[in-house]
Amino acid sequence: MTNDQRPKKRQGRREENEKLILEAAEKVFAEAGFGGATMQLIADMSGLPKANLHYYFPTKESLYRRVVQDIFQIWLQAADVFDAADGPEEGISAYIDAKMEISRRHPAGSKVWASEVMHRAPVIQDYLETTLAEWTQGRAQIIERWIQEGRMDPVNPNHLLYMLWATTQHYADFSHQIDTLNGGQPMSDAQWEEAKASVKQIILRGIGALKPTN
Amino acid sequence: MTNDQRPKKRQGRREENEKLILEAAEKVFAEAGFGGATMQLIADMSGLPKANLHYYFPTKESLYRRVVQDIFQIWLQAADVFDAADGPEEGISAYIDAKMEISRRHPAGSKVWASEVMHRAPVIQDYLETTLAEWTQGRAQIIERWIQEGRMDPVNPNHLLYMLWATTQHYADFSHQIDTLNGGQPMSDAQWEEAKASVKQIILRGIGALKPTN
DNA sequence: GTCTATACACTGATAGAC
DNA sequence: GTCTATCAGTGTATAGAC
Repeated sequence: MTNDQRPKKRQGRREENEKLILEAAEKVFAEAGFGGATMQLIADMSGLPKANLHYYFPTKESLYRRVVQDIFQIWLQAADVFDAADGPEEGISAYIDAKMEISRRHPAGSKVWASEVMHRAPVIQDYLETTLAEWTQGRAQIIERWIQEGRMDPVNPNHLLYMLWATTQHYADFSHQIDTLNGGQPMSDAQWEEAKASVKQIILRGIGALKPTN
Repeated sequence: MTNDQRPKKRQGRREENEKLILEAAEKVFAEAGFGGATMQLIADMSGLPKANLHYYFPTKESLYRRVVQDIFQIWLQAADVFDAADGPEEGISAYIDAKMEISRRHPAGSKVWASEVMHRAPVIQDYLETTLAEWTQGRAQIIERWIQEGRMDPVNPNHLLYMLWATTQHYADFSHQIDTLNGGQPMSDAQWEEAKASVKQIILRGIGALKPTN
């Protein structure tokens, strides 16, 4: 019962501080961009002295790299629902739901990713060329199989994937514009559901994958 | 025939230099973001001394503001084809073509716009609230009329517009990612045509505005 | 109108006490 | 491991010669 706090958190301190820093960094990088973000602002938002940031992450770029990598992992995991599906209606519908949910829950992360790609991917170019390229090719094959099985209309798989990415990520990357056009209010739960339904309806009908229930 | 060059260009010098600066600024702001862009780099790319930039544009922000405003004008003019159309198939098809052509010809401008909106529109918030809001409302009314006339399926007009913006601008904003997935090569003329066709096919069928020719 | 030289502020990163 | 004080470098902006 003395001031022995060594066994209290084991090594949890490092993880805890890193998490605080990463959460603050994601927001600051998203709102100001890499060049506009300052280590001082990230330090203030995370409640730690600026020097501590450099203790956990040697350079600003290393911190940024870690933020982008974490986002990419979340983004890739959303693809699981795609593979597990039985057909295009189920698979693409679930993929849209998953990506829309990410846009809703991680809008800052999506913006950092968009900014990184717009600036010609200076720190994750290798991921684009390897992991993303392989993922895209694999998913394109699934789509082509669905087409050959007559379960959806013939469309270029890559352009369909681009449309899925563009449409779902738009709700995160351009959330400020959407909110402004929504009377300055963030989208409500009902509006998010309507957005999901609209996207799914147009795309699934657009590729002929929707059963003629309606 | 002496060194009298006063009447040679009248006041064209100012316009010419401003154009040089604006073209360079658009590229630099697009590739580095506002915070990452430097007046020195813009000066080097435009071939003018840095001090001259401050002569034509007092501050970095005033130059940036001008770039964003110019982009917004180009972006708005693409809407003319929408209004002049007879119905959804013609109107939306022409709008997609126009916006895809802008993504192809002005990729830097589209990126600057995206970056500005992602950073919560610090310099063009008033445009979003006035001009863009009015434009969106007007176009939504046209879409609703088409729906009531039975010329397309009932869809939420706003979400349809978001999909049109997201899909077409994606080819500019994420061009680096698309090029990487295209084997590191920019899209060819034929690939651009295929992209346009894919987008039009999926969206027009998705809203039930495509005549059953195929 | 144009350009060189420079003032002034800020940022990333680190040294060194605790 | 933590934090204060500080350095070196860079950026915007301007003064003033031409």
